[in-house]
Amino acid sequence: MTPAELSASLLAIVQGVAERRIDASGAGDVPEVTLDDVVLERPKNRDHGDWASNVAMKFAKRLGTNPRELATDIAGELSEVDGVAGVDIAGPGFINITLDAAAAGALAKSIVETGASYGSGHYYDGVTIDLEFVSANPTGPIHIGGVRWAAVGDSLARIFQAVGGIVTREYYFNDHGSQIDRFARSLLASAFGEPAPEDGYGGLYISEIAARVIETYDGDVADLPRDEAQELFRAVGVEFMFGDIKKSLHDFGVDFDVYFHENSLHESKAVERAIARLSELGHIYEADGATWLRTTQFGDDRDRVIIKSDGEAAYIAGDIAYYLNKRERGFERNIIMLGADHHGYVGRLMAMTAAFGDEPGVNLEILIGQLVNLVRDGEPVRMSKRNGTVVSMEDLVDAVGVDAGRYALVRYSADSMIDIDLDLLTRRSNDNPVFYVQYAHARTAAVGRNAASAGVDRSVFDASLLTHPTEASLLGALSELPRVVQQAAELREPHRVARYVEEVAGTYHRWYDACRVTPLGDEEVTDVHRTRLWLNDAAGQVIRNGLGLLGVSAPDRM
RNA sequence: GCGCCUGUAGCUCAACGGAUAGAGCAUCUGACUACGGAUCAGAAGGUUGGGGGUUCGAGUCCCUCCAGGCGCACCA
Repeated sequence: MTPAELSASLLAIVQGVAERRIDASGAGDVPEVTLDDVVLERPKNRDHGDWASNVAMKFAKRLGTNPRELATDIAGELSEVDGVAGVDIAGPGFINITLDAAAAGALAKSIVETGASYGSGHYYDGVTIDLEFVSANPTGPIHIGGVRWAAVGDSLARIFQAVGGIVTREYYFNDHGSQIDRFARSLLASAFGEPAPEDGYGGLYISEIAARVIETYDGDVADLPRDEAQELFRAVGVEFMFGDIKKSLHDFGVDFDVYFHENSLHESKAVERAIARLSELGHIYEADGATWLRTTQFGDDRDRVIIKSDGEAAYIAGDIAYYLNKRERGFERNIIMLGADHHGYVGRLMAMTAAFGDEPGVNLEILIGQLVNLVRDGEPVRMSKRNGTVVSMEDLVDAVGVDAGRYALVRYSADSMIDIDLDLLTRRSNDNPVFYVQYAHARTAAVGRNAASAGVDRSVFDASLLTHPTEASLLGALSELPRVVQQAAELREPHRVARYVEEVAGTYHRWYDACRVTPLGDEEVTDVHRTRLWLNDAAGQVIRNGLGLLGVSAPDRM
């Protein structure tokens, strides 16, 4: 008896009860009851049974009765369903359902047999999704702020894939505007031993990259005219920066399918074409020597310049062309993850989407995440690329490793600011719950090894033997993975998976404490041991699958 | 001034509109001749920033006020 089967039974019963009540009273139409209305919840308090439904409270009014009376009708039929051990009505009209041990326990075998795909679903079956994240300018290493999007975005991509989405991870390189010029001039200055330009970048990485550029050049850079030298540093230096960024992302477990260069939009005339398209649609006008997009027509608080009066494209021109390019590549959903310091763009980008005749929020969706504060000794640390006081992705990984780093970043709602205290991290303290979860997984593996050497195998599975309270609660927790994954996908909230996996780990530890898989001393190996091994392996599978969605490893030993 | 996010236990944070608001850390008390103690059992800790409203039911939705963060360019 899976939760889905139980829901289906409940749905049929509620529909029947509703029809009979309407027939009897002869008044009104039978309300439509859907699967969404009979979603089962797992009660926080286990005394309330294995599953609970609030359906009676939802429909009592429409059926001209009160919740408890309606619940009584439903409960009567529900208790006849195979595998249901008991049905209670509680509080204002909750229907609490207890399954018999065999029906609840069957899940353990099912999880083991489903394996790595347990938890996946069909919410986005076949939907093409472009997920753009990080997209840090290639003028320096990815700093700690960008790392949050690397962790959250990659997890979200994995979650979308788990529910059937066809996901492209995309990184937008802003390699067109004046920041790149500043970067090139900074490299040049460093190479010639000059101080960093007033509006440029400093820091060790600049001189390192400058040195690498010089190495690649066949000759003496000092002999080049200054503009040619700057172009050399621009072209080659940016390539090195790209390479470094890709490598540190890869080392963090994040690999993009597409690295898109803003420059290509300008070189390929995509920008002109996008503007022409908007012009055909009647949303472009000229004023004060500039070209404008009438975004106010679509809810923006002011119109936006897309070609400046000096003839240069404004930044948003690239965004417009880029969006059109993604649509032409066939993505139904385009999601962009941005830091809170960019949330002011949401209005204009949504207006742009509408101007193309698309649906904001569907064809284009922008996820805003709050910023990461770097803290040292409780004091905020100000980072500046200019001064080179940047804490990078590598610094984080060096301090805590990929698993702990990713987990710490993905465990919190993106809506909340997080502080990262480097001193705390470098102390490698155990307050990161990732170790708790990983330890639980390692423990399932250890139990498996011990079982093998004790002669316990999975040759027998008798779910009715899983009668201990901790087994009911572990089974209940394990049953939730598919729901949690779908919810994480719907709400774009990977942190739900992290919290869930912590709950499973805790439930597993408590079960381990109470129930042995291998016999003690001279005891015989029984079917209880064999059946528990299934449950143990199911728990390991669930933790492994959950951590996998977060890009965190599930070690067999620690 | 306008907009977005946040405000929950001492600290860091959870909570599909559901039942007695939960975890971890920190504090206190217990459990190893028991599959790994990176564990488990228990105690203590709350006017969910304040005030209204919506409904069977509000930390969650609406209004308002307060506090903090971030943003309001022909910069990128």
